[in-house]
Amino acid sequence: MTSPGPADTAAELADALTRAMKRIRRRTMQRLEPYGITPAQARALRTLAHAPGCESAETMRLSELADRLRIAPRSATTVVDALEEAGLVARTPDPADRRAVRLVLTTAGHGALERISQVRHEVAQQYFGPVSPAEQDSLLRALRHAEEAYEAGTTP
Amino acid sequence: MTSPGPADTAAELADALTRAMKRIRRRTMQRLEPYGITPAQARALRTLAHAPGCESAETMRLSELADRLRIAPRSATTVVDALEEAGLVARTPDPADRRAVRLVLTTAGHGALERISQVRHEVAQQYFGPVSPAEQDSLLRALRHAEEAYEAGTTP
DNA sequence: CTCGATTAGTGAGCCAAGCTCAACATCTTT
DNA sequence: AAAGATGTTGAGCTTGGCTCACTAATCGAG
Repeated sequence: MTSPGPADTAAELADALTRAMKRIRRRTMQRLEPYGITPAQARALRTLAHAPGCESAETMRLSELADRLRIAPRSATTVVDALEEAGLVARTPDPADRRAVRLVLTTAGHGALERISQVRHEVAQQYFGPVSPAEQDSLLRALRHAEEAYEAGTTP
Repeated sequence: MTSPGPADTAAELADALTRAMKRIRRRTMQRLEPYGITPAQARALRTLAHAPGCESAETMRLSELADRLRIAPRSATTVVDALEEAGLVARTPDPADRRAVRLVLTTAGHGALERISQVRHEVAQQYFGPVSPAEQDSLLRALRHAEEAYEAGTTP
C-alpha cells in the first residue's frame, strides 16, 4: 500500500530539505544573535544590498523589497521596522512619489552585512562541508532547475 | 570583497533550500487544509506511523516522538493535543510506566495518513518533477550525507 | 523501606515570521 | 474633478517552535 516505489524519492527529498533548512537556520540564528540580527532581517539586508537593476543600489522601495523576499508588503514593513530601529537601514521619502518610501542602508547596515555574509558563509560551509564541491554544484543546479520550472508553471 | 569565489556555492545552496522548502510547505499546506491537517501534524502522524525499531509500530511515547521530530517535548505535547482533538491519535497509559503516555494511531489516523502520503507525494513530485530521478537521488544522498555529518559532529 | 534524584508530561507565556483585511495618502487616468 | 489603482501601515491572527516551572511517578541508594 501507498506505493513504496522509487518515486518516493521526491517526498524524501522534501523531508531532507526541511531538516537541512532547520539546522542551517537555527545555526545561523545562533551565530547572528549576538549582533541582534534575525535571519529574516539578514535576508532583507542582503536583498537590499545587492539590488540588481538599480543603478544606485541599496535604495529600494518597501514593496520591491517585499517582492524580492517573496513576502507580503505588510510583512516587509515589520522587517524594515526592526532594521530601522537597529539603525541598519533608514526610511527616506521618495522624491518622485510621496506615498513611497525608499530604503537606504546605513553605515552600520553595511557593517552588519559584512558580518552576515561571513556567518552565512561559515554556517553553510560547515553544513555542506562533507558534500563535495561538485555535488554541491549539481545540487544547486537541481534546485534552481526545480525553482525555475515552478515559477514558470505558476506565473504563466 | 567578501570573497566572490566558488566557495559561495554552499551559501547559495542554503538560499535555494530555503526557497524550495517554502514552496513545498505552502503547497502541501494548501492541499492538506481541506482535511484540517497542518504540515506539522502530518509530520507527526507519519513519524508515528512507521516507527522503526518498535515491533508493534504506531505506539510511541510522546518524548520519543519529540525526539524523532527533533522538537522539544513540550512542543510535541501541543502537536499531539491537536491530533488527539482531531481524533487521529489517542493517548493511552503506558502499563509499564505510569508517568508515560503511549500514542496510538486511530482508524481515522490511518485514513489521514493515507491522504497525507498521497498529497506529499504529489506535491514533491510536482516540485521536483523537472529534476531527473538520477539527480533527485544524488541530491537526496548529498543531503543525507550532510545531515549525518552534522549529527555526528554535534553529538559526539 | 524510605528519601532524594531523575524522568515524563504539561500549563503558562514567549518569539519569529509570516498572513489578511481595512484604512489612508497619494498618484494616474479618464 | 471624480474614479480607480498603488504604496504603506495599523490591528489582529496563524504556525511552529521555544523556555521555565510544576506535578506525578519511577528509580537507586542507603
